[in-house]
Amino acid sequence: MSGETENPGEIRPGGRTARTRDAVCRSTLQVLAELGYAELTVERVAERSGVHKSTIYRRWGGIDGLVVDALAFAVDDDWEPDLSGNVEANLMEFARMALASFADPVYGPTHTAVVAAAFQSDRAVDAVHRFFADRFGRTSMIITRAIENGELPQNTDPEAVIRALMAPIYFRLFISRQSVTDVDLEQAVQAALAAALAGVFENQERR
Amino acid sequence: MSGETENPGEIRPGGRTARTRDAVCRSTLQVLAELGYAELTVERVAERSGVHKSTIYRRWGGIDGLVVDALAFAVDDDWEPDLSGNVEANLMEFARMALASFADPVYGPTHTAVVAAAFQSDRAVDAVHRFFADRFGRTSMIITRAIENGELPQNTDPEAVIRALMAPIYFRLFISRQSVTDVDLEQAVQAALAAALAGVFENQERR
DNA sequence: GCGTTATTGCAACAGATGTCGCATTACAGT
DNA sequence: ACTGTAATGCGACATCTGTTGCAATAACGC
Repeated sequence: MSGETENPGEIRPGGRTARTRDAVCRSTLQVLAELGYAELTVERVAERSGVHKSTIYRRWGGIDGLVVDALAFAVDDDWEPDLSGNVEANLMEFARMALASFADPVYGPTHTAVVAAAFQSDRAVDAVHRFFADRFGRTSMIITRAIENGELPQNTDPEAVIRALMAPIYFRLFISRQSVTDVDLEQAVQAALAAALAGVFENQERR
Repeated sequence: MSGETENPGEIRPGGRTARTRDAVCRSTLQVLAELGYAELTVERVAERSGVHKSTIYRRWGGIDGLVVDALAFAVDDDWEPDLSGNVEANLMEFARMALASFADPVYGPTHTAVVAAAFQSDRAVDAVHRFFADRFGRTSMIITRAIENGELPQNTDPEAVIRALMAPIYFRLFISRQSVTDVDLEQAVQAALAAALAGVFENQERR
């Protein structure tokens, strides 16, 4: 990490500040993993992290801020999709990975928490919005590659395909609260591909 | 309403009890419509309804109970889908109606609240689960009819098509927090139909 | 090193949230 | 009407949530 010199001269990102953020974010993730979003309170994070309650309120504002920052703290910025197979295989691989990430004891509850927080906090809404823009943006490479290979129609909108793929999975996980099996993943992949092949996701219908 | 005689002799569903439930549910819906889920507190509902705080806690348990009961209170049990057109038209009509219902000043916030409450309450999870089972069950008539008319493959799973149609809409509304336009609805309908026509939603693959 | 000051700790506080025992009300059966 | 009792009202209470003023600490520039 470098580039501490571009600060306006008022903020101090130095050692202590970084340490408290580290402790608070770790504790937040820990509580989410152990007890879940419903049991996440500022006081509990304060106790575990050793950082005082008022400090947390001042810097993070509340639960929503904690969740948002914890996600940013935990997320892997260097992720890129696997492009080693055909579209179908690549999408299926991605879908499996996404589902597995929700089963991860740390990342799963954290992601769930941000989605939950978005129902009550505009900051969380922004965070969710940015998260999906980033993730789906990266993943759309799978579709871009497929178009180049002639596997999908010329001006298919890549992100539309990804959204179509992931929407049913998120829907089952967070809205209708049904379990997601491997069969569901295959069905989602097949459905997204069938729609894409039928030209549903072509952006400019220049027929 | 009739059938008060089948009570086990301990519960009193008579006048007062019904009135308090009525008052509490109405106030809950009113607060949700005016201020939204984030501002929904037991005390506020108590004030507006004139029902005492402790009564609400005893009978409804808390916010989640209020939201669940308010949904049951507000929901239209006699709804049935319009079957006057072809599949595409009927699905589009349904999708438009569903989206419009979220814009409804009372029903929209209420539905949102139940989905939100499901992140923290098992009772809300049950309610959401039942709600979708009911709604999607009814709507699947559109698909059943289409299969009879030969518009869709023989053993297409009706509910799978409905889920495929609605998932992207719910995803945009509640997860990725993007606006939903009429174009999005059309795309969702087209995508679901394309997948169904391709045989993605056939239950027993007896190829 | 040394002073300035952002950051944090501390503690007291107001308000919201949820629980409980007891008094009061009103439904249901006679 | 009269009675037993479920349902509600009432208020006191413990707990949780979030805020604020002030003191202690440690980062940054010199």
